[in-house]
Amino acid sequence: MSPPSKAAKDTPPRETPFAVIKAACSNCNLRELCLPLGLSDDEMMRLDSLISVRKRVKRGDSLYRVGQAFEYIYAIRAGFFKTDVLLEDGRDQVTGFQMAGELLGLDGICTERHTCNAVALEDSEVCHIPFFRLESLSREIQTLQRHFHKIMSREIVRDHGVMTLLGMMCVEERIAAFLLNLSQRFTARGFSPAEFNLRMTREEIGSYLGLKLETVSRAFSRFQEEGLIAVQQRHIRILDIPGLKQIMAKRNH
Amino acid sequence: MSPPSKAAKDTPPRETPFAVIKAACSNCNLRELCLPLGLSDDEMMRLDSLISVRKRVKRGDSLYRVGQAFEYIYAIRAGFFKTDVLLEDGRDQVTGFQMAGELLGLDGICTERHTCNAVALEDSEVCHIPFFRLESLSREIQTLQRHFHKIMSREIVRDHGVMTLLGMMCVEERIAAFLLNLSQRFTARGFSPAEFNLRMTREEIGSYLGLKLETVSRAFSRFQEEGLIAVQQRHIRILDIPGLKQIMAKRNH
DNA sequence: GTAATGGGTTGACTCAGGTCAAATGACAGT
DNA sequence: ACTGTCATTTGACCTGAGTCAACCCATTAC
Repeated sequence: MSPPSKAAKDTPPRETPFAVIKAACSNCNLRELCLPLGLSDDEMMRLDSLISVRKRVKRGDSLYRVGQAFEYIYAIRAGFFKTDVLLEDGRDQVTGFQMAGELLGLDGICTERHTCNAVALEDSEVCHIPFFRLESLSREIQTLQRHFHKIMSREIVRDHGVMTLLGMMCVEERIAAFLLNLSQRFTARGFSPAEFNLRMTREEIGSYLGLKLETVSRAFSRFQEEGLIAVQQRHIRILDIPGLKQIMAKRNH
Repeated sequence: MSPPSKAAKDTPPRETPFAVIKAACSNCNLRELCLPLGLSDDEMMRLDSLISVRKRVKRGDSLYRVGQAFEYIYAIRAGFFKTDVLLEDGRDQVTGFQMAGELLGLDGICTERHTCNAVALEDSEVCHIPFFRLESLSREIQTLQRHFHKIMSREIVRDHGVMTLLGMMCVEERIAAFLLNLSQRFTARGFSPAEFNLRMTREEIGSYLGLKLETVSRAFSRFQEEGLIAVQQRHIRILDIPGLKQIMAKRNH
């Protein structure tokens, strides 16, 4: 189908290609970001044993859809996703962008059906973690339980951040916050804080930030004029991180 | 201090006053909404034994504040709260309104510090649940573990709903969604779906919905003119629930 | 009673971001 | 290279919600 390491073609490859080696938490270079954080070797092997399925998801394909029965939590091993919810009338809201080391599917726990769609924005690879077996295991491994709770809580806190952004920030602040957030997450994964490729369209960024695509485009252009960033299509170079931070700090009114 | 049952004065009192009877999950009329859902009598007693502290929080007082060390999850036994986050510049975003049977404090798990403020909007009473002991117990009681995970997941899903609201709904839709949500939650607690008192100011509603207080006020007035609701200060009567639902259904553009 | 205070309402005006439209650029398929 | 498609940019204009200001209404303090 698709060439194994195609997904990583436009991201600075600091690690060896993942597709050739046997996938397992214990030799996964994301283990410090992902679910197994803090586990002993033995515990990690027990977690490993849960993860029977690792699957590629091609760009544009859904990992899961609204209404689908909930069974797995998914750990992104490589790639990039968005989650969105659709209103009956066709409008849709992107609720998040997820990258390697992050979990998908937590929304499905409460009703045992997924409540949003998860779509790959580039060819990706995910570990399928059977949720009910994860619960069992986390009854036995305290560290795992604690970390899982932290991940869920972190998601809640992240969501509060998005509410803040949507509820009271102006265009410039939203875009600055968005870029800084991406920068920081890329950094945590060993990539450059200042230079990366956006995986999503202007429209998807707009949907996430509560803006129209034209507004996003204009904000990028303005930031470029002001020397804060250099944009060319999806390639972004952040030239002035403090400058972006300042946009959020100064109360404009 | 404050008279025991003052908090419930403007809510239809379908149950006996709570303050006189010994507070415990097993005789709490909220147990079907709250954490102990689905537990056996024995299990419920074990949960009970964790909850050493039940405290009143007076209207306007904080249950916890940003930065405070995280120790407890709080179950609201009676009353009404808001949670909000403040930006350095003084702006603040209300991230939620919580009522009896709901949990507060989940935001604190990830960093072991609270990341928002929880403020009582009326005299309230909360059960303090030591989180780390709750984790221990939920390693022993599968039902409890499962239900706790569902509650956290539900919070994530709720947050996605708010994002949708903030990201792509117009004023009328936001207000209609807000009223319908309150109505539905009051109903679940045995109160009238159509008539209730708002516990929060127009400004707090506005902050939650990403609107200015004047905009909220105008929307209420418009709904009243259209015969959808009757508002008098904080007293709301919903006259046309299907009408409100339709506002959200019809795509206005 | 009167005054003070803090919500809440309403009107007139403004402007940030949306809408509509046209042009350009990137890229895949042939 | 040629074509079609889809993403992006940019300009001109419009409008929904914000701003500012005045006033009203309840409640509490005196």
